[in-house]
Amino acid sequence: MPMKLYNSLTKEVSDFCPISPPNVSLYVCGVTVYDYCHLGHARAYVTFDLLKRVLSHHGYNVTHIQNFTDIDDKIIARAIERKEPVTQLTQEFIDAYTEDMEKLNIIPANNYPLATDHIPHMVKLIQSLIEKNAAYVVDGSVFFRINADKNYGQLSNKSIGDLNAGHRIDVNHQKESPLDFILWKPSKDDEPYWPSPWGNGRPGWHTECVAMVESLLGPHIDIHGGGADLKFPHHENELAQAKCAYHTPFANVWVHNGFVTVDNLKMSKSDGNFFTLRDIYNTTPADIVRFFLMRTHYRSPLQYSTAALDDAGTAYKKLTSVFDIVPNAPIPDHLQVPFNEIKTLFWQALYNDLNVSDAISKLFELHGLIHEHQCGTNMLLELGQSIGLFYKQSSTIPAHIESMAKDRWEAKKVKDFQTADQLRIEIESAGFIVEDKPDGYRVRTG
RNA sequence: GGCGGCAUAGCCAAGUGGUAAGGCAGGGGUCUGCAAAACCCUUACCCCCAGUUCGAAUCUGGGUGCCGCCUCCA
Repeated sequence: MPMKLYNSLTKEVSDFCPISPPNVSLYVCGVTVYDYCHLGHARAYVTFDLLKRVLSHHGYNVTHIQNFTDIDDKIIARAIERKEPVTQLTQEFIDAYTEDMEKLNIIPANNYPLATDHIPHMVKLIQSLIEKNAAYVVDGSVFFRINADKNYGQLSNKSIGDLNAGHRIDVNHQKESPLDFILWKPSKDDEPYWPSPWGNGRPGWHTECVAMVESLLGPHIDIHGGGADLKFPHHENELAQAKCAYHTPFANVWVHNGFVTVDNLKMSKSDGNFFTLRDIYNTTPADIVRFFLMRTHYRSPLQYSTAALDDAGTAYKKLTSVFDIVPNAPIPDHLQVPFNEIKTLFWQALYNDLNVSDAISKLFELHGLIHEHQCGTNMLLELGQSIGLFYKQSSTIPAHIESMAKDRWEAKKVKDFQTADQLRIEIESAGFIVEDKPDGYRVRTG
């Protein structure tokens, strides 16, 4: 069964055919490192992690590159505000990103290139665009001439006329067209800069991904991804540059994930309605956060609220509780058919444009079968882990709590219920829950 | 103003032509010293109005409502 993916460029779901199977090149736009990641970032990277896992299961050999934008206006502003060097700031947030995403069980990319490590590539790209008459120089700035790409707007489905009719386009008299975008920006005093044929300056944002894709994966890749907010202008501008510079389609498939919303509005830094992963991790285990982010189809909006997160947590715990309750027995021959059918449907759902909601419903059906027949927990574990779930190490229970739980069990055994209840209350007031099982007990975090 | 998307039970959410997956909450049971957890059972005229079709949540047209992009943004 072929893998099907929605392609933002063609606006339809189609069979995924790699350029040179079984290899798949995947480039995902990373974060600008000047602050902590919020849930919206997490959703994007969980989505592409899922895509990568499903492609791998399908038999593809995925090479995944994801950049860090480590130079731009906001970074410079934040570094000045914090009175620290730009590189110190960016390293801090690269480390924070790595830590935050690791907790979500995201498989690291093959390479995380830094924009600042690829300035010569970008300069070369810009030179090439100038030579091809797709860019022009004005007083140390270089602009991309969008008219050089006669299909400009094809990705975001915008026509140049419509864009010109908008009210929100920045007026800059240096530009031939208000839609032209900056490739090289001259540096002001005190700003970091790199030398170039047009003077000291720094690259424009839309250029780095093109240069890094070309240098690390080649000028024509299988999949280019990112959040839906990157479609325009970022990805549109990348596409235009790549087409003009390399005369290739650049990326065969463009994959964009939907937003996380709060009170029905997009979560974003500028609106201030964001929740950082770090804050959420304080109240919710990371594996539940991952489950919450994966439950909804990647292209639909995902409404965040503490209630929604709790809902996901309850559902997830129901799924994982089976590992504590049902013995790990192999599936007998006469039950292979129903179990395998669920497994097949699970993968079919994922191959169908990552229909993870459908796939997870199969996990719950499997859960039901496991309880009914008291076997097959390994299949649930295998399927869940293949999409990055069920990875949490057993939660750490402090030794004194463990000891109290053990004492309670001893008290229970001699029917000293008063002591047992007293210990349970103490354990609960410490934020843990002790639960009896047919053959013993377990302690978990509250 | 331009372009695009979405509308399925109290809530979340699949399904894209053959009469509605799954989860949460609610109700009812089972188990249990207590408590918790868990398990089983149970809950839908698919926003409205036309149309196409033997048949539509699913296709077409028209409404209504919500959201997104057009500016940095995952």
